[in-house]
Amino acid sequence: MVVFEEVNMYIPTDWSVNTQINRMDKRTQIIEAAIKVFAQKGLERGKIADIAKEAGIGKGTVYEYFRSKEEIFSAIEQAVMGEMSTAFEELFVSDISPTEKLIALMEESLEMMLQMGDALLIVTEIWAQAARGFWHGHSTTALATMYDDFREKIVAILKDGIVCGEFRSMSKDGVATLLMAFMDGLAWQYMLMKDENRFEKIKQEAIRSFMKGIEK
Amino acid sequence: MVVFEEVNMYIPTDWSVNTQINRMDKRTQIIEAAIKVFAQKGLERGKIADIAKEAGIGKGTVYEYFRSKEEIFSAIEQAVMGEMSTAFEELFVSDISPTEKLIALMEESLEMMLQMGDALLIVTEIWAQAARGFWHGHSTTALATMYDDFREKIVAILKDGIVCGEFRSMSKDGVATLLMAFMDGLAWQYMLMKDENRFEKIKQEAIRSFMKGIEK
Amino acid sequence: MVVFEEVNMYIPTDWSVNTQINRMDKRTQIIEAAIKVFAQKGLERGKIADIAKEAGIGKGTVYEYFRSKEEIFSAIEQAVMGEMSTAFEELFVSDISPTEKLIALMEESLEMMLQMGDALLIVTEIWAQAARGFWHGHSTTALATMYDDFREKIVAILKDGIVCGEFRSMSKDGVATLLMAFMDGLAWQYMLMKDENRFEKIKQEAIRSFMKGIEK
Amino acid sequence: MVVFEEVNMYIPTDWSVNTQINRMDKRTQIIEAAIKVFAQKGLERGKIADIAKEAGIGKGTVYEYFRSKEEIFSAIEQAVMGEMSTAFEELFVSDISPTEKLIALMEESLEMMLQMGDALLIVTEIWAQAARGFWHGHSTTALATMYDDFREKIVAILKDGIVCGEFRSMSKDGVATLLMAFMDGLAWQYMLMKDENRFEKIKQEAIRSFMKGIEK
DNA sequence: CATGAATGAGGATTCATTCAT
DNA sequence: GATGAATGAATCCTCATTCAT
Repeated sequence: MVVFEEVNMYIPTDWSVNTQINRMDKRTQIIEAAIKVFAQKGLERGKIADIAKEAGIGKGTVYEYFRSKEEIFSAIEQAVMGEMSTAFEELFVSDISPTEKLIALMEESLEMMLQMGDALLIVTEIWAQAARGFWHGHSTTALATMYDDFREKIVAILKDGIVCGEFRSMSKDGVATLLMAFMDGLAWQYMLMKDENRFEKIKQEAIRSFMKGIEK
Repeated sequence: MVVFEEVNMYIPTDWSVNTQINRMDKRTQIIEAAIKVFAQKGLERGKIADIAKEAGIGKGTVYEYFRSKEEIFSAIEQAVMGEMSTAFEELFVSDISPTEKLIALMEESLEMMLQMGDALLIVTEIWAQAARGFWHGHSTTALATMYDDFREKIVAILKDGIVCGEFRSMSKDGVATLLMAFMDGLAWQYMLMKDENRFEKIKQEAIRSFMKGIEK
Repeated sequence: MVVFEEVNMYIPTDWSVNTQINRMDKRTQIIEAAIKVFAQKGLERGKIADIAKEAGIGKGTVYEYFRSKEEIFSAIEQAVMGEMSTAFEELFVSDISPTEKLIALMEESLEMMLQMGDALLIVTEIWAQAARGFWHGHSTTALATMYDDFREKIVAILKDGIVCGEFRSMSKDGVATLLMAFMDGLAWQYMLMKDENRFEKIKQEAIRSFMKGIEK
Repeated sequence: MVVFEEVNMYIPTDWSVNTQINRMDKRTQIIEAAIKVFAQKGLERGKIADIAKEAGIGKGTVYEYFRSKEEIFSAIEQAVMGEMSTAFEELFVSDISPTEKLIALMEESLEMMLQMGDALLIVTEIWAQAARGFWHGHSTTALATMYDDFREKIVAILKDGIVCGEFRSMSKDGVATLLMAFMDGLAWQYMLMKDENRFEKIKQEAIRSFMKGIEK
């Protein structure tokens, strides 16, 4: 019987690892609950109590895993940034032409943002705080750094593209920024439109226009 | 007749006009203070007391002009949207070529956003609330409506451009959305870089790329 | 023409009297407005602004006639007590039999209370404050004094009645208190019933029972 | 079987029962503190902070047990009405003569009111609000209903008394109302005199007079 | 570790009162 | 005298955080 087997499943004696895993599991659980709550109510109006309830745990337990509400914000930011970074990591190193790379990059980004859905609103809010210099120094840097990293990688692709004659000569910094702006902006447009079919079309046209704008 | 003239020269103590002006003055004064405070601290952390102090008035006075904090949010939203609308109104009807119109539109938008500076952060936050459906129905509509209006006007310009052979054939809805996404996105990029010189270059490149992307 | 005559009406040169009269008129006007407002909203929830609007004057003007809100309470109390006192004054000295006097007293009291309607609720509230010793010393005394005066007069009537053989021997203080209790209590019953016809019948039976209770 | 017994002796950590009891305990504790405070300062001037201090708990804790100040009012009203209802319940069904029943009723009521002391002032105030239609519908009904129930029961006693020849023929509704008026009114008189000895005498005379008023 | 009852700092809002016009 | 805009003390209520169990 499956139940029996489950009960008798091997339990590793190295509790420290297990515990660590459980800790991370619950952290993730809480972060996911937090994202859900914050997306619905906003950063300030989303209560710790809501998060606890959403995660199916006690209010106090949240504080076993996070020192404060701000730390949850921070964790969400990290999580989102981490997810984004790793998602593109392989793309940047893949062995395809600059044009294909850029298109893949845009499609993937937009796909990701589309899947993030409401959560995007939190990111926006957290970043607004960051931009406001709320978390003086620390987080602002994190965000800016990620953006800079990202931009550098795009610049590299653009450079390759120019070298191999796929792209016209251009201000690489400008176009890289433009690309990022274009993705952020489209995400916003989607937020205010919520029409996946229409957005799909727009996305295609947008990518086409952008690529035409930099082609040789 | 002197007497008659005198009578007609007499300005009645009809303070209503003056008062109305004063009322609007103070409303504006408060809104400006609110924008300053909210931009600095965020929508939720910006206290009414802060606004009052910033405006150099008493806490209670704020409530003489606004029923609640939310009404202040609303007023800011209205003010910003109004400003934007009127700013572009004349542009849309001006008698220049589609290409010039689009370039002017982008330059003006970005210029305006640049000038809005911190206030942009509030708008973002207010709109995030709207997008979140916080102000169920009301504000969401206002924002969506403005965006739709805007998009329609851009679509019209694109149409003209295609007709007179300046632009390539395209999905006008898609490109219009792209344009707006560019502008929103660039505003964000600016928020996170705060480097006017660099932004100026980026702006130029962005406009060039965009126009190239839709040229025939 | 009437209008003309009005305009040319004689205006007494003794302004002090006129002014005094006007002052008292406006005081009365404000008190009446206050009674209306307080009856509707309660003592604490009835705002000075409401009173001013009800009286058709400016908020500040109220303070030309009353030093504070509490003074308005006080004035209302005085007014009601005064009205009651004078109403009974003549009754107590009229030349009718003790039995008739008592009946007249009860009927008149109840009639008066019935006519006071909602205003009775204010009196209740003001007296509750008094009973609570809110206006330390001052008003509590006024109320207690009036009650004592009233009781004394009833005791006198009862005494007369016993002497001339109309009433049985009794604890006059007890019965006097009972009489007053009975009137207060009936007023409350009316408040909770608001049915004048039914109340009329109840009143008759109540008076009959009471009189039977003290007859020889 | 010992083991079996042991197993059955085990008391599960089902705190729900205990907790429920504790919750009600603290609710009661808060209500009692509230009565004390409100009696002293009045419904509006009695602050939540006062209640918390009086109950020896934190301000926020009050809100763990009551959603708002109004809910506390409501709870007090319910508590008082409940206490009254149950107190008389047995009396109405006891197996004594109508005359004795009525006397017992009056004595018990007055005794109860005397013991309620200051709390009576709150009840008055809450009922004044109810009478004023402040709590539109809901509470007004509760009070009126209780009064009607009460009156009906008195009417039944009077009916019995008439049938068995103890009471004279009368308007039962009128006399029942009179009885209740007596009790309310006497309570008020007590509030304003605070002299237990004197009140005791008055009470006796009041009951005597009332009974004489309805005897055959 | 988990929990949720308890807490009080903090902030929106109200309204009696003042005072310049 | 009359007015109502301005004021800030006062108060209800929320919610992040703590801590005893």
